[in-house]
Amino acid sequence: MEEQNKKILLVEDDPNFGTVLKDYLMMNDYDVVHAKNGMEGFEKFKKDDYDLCILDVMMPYKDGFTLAKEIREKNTDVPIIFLTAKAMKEDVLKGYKVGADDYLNKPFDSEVLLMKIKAIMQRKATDSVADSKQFEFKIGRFDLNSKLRFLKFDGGEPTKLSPKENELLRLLALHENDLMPRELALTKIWRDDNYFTSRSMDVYIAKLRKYLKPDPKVEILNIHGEGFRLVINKDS
Amino acid sequence: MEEQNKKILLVEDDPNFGTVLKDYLMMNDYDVVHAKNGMEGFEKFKKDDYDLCILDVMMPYKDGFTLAKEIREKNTDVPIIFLTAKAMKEDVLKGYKVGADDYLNKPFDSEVLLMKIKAIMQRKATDSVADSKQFEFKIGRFDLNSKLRFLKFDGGEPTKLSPKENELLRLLALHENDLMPRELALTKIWRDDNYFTSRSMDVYIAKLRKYLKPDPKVEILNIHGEGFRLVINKDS
DNA sequence: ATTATGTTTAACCTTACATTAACAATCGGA
DNA sequence: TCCGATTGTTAATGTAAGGTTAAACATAAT
Repeated sequence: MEEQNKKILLVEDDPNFGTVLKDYLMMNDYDVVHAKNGMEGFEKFKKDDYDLCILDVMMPYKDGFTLAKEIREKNTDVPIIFLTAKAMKEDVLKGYKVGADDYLNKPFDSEVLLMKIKAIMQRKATDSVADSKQFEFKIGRFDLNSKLRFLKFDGGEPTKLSPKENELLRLLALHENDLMPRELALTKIWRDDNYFTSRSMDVYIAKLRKYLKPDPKVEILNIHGEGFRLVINKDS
Repeated sequence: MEEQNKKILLVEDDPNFGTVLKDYLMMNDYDVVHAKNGMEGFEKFKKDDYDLCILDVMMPYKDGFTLAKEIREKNTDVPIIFLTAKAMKEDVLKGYKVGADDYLNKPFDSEVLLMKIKAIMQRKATDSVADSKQFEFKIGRFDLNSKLRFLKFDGGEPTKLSPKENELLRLLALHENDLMPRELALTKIWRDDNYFTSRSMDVYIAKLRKYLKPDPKVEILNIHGEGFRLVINKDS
């Protein structure tokens, strides 16, 4: 279902070659953003998070090395691959000095590029879970572990939650005692907002209410036409 | 503290070239062990821990790829650089499939090699500390020795583990009680992530569960669509 | 070559999930 | 108060993921 594709920033000034390469990468399940020069490349880089940058070395206005240096200033970790027409030693060294992860001389075989990309992504696979998002919530007498997707009542046996149940409860918990707009859940979790996803969400609300029944102080209230509210009653 | 030099295993059958390269690397503060063929290379590899392997592809008796595969069975993490005379695409692809970190065509510039080595070492240095050198684990009533690939129950007779069984259990143990993402195991151990490797992994999970059956407190739980979790129940 | 060992592929079955449908209950404005 | 829109709830369905076993395949050891 929602296996997120890896995002690649491709900076290449030759429009023909750039387009072909972009299409080829997209055919291989990468999300590709194509910038036509160094300036544009840096703008695009600042606007989004990428898993990999592929930079042409020789470009007008701003060459690949300069761009790489700017990218490195903002992010020390993104892998960078350089593309270059000439196989000049100085260039290669300069590239590595800037923190390149790999180097390819044009013309190169596209399959080789694919393999290099794969190899680099694999290396990076390790430190993927750096996100220090919030994964644990206390909801009345419940404990929600949103990373392991389970809900515990009074520290007893954990109940497993499905991905959607988990995400929805997490969103509600993030807005505890406050309005969690329908639209928010639909766009964040269902990535679409229509009649059916909306009904689907209602089904999940029903499921969550069932899970939360053991603690009468915890309830999910509806705000007609607006959304839902996870309330935890403090009164005795 | 004393800064320990990085250790490199160089496997190269051409004695002249090999010696020159070795000296050059040593001049640049690496400890180099030079093996003259694949057989010898593997022997030396088993006897010591290396930070990097540089393998010639074409060698008598045992070529670089075969050697790399054997090395990978013992250690999934050491970076490997291949040296090859011909720039054949098939070779390059084969190399990456075995888990190469980089590739160099002879004749190459020694400075370029140095840069590549530096870049690779740097990458490894920044890699997550989670999978640092840790080879012995206590898993409930089991002892896993991941270096020697065996599993002991209650200190009894050790059961031998195959390389894949071993790596998988080790990864699970490293993430004890926590999520071990599917993707992580697939990229780290199988070096590829597709339907079949994924099914293969499931088969290994089944095997591990069988091994771990003797201790009912130890289980491998699945988190649908995410991965697995090795839990060790502490309750009495 | 034959055997032992390790790994992948195939097959079949079970479970987990998400969506959709159907119908009841409720809300809120005309 | 009535009616359409929204929400509550349960069940049915279809699909994807995972569990398990055995056969096929590959490779190393003998």
